[in-house]
Amino acid sequence: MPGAKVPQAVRRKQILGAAYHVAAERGLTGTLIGEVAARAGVSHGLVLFHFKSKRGLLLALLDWLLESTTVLHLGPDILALSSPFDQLRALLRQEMNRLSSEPQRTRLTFDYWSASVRDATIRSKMRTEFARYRAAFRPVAEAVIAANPVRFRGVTAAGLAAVSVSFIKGCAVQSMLDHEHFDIADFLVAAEHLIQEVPAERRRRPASARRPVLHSAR
Amino acid sequence: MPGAKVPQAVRRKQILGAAYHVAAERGLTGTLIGEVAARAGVSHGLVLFHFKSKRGLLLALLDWLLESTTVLHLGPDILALSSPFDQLRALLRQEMNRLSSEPQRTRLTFDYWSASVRDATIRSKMRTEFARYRAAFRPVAEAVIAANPVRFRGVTAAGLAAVSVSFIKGCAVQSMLDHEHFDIADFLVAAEHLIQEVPAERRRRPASARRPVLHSAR
DNA sequence: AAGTATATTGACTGATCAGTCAATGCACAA
DNA sequence: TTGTGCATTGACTGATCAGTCAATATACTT
Repeated sequence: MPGAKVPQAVRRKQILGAAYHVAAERGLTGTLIGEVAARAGVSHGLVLFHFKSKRGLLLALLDWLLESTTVLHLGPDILALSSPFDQLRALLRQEMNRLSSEPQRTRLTFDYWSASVRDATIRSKMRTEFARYRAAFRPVAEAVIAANPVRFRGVTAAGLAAVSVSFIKGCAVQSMLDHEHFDIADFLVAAEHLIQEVPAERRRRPASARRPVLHSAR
Repeated sequence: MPGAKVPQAVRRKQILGAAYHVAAERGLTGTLIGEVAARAGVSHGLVLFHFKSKRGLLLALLDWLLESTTVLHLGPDILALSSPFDQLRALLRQEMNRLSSEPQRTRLTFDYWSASVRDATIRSKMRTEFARYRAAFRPVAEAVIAANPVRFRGVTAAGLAAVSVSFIKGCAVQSMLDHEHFDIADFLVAAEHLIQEVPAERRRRPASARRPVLHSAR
């Protein structure tokens, strides 16, 4: 005895919402249509009716996941920062916060990464996503390079943007594996110091305070 | 009609070798015992006899994979480099070469990453591996910090080692997704410039040559 | 030669699932 | 009211696989 009808778009979202949770828990290949259906409160058959196949469901889920990711936004607060170095740091910080506040999404993302290896369609979608990601970093990267042409001679904006992305993704991997001990704050500090402008002391402080004795001169 | 007997250790290696290829092609969950057996030229049952279960096989494969990974080695050539900055750069270069020369291994690694999300045993093994990885970077990181305490004030060796690892893993992800267009050389140049010592010009060149006019003063 | 332990096989089982389909109910139009 | 189109169901199917097991060949011991 079929239940009440519901507009297509609504049903699809309802099912995708269920699929999101199931997939985050069980992994992509562990996602069973029956489980998604149960979680969404509909029948097995209806899921197939709306998404045609399991693969169709997982592709739609990926689209949904990417669309619902507020792509790296340079809010007015960040743009207000004068130094591009500060901007870049603020971006890193922002992204890492998102990382730890949405663990489920991060987990699912790993699954799609490894699915990318063998599935060309998924790979293409992920590739686009990464390109968007790098593109968002690019203007800041350009500003950083322009602000210090001597230090960054030979460095391309694309390269620097890619490195910025790798900070985030690399941090994600490590913190996922070692949630207990991996110290994101330490990571962030190290990353920030790598990007930072020429040491402030050299310009601001008087010569007498330049070299505090922390280590032997080596 | 059972075939000739072969020493346990040999059979296991033979089967693991087959499993390696199958898993790299099909993914962990797509790895069928039957296919591994066929590739190894033995029966389905024998694989189970030696590894007890599919999970047992995949765990053994992971061990084998990790053991056979020459962990980040600071060869004499690298240690000979005077500057720790140069050493770090050399390490990055070396690791990225390995990355592109062993694509199958890299692919398999992604699978184990995402498996880590849900399987505690796999996660533990991967965690250890990453710890080893960071540990290998650590002495160099310490030297880098010690060589420039002003610039790296507040930065821990652990943090810097983690960032180094994230360079490599982040690069791996991006180059896997976009093998065609992702420019590893650009990435490497950008990464190297981030780690490099304070711009050489400031010390070596005469004052008159300090600020080549490439851009307006900001 | 006889005996023992074990590596190896292939047939079998039982469970699991993705996908199909006829039947059925709902909404809306004529 | 009747009809049409479509969403929804649940039972069914067919294929796929991991894991079991009895039978058997092999190597090694005595």
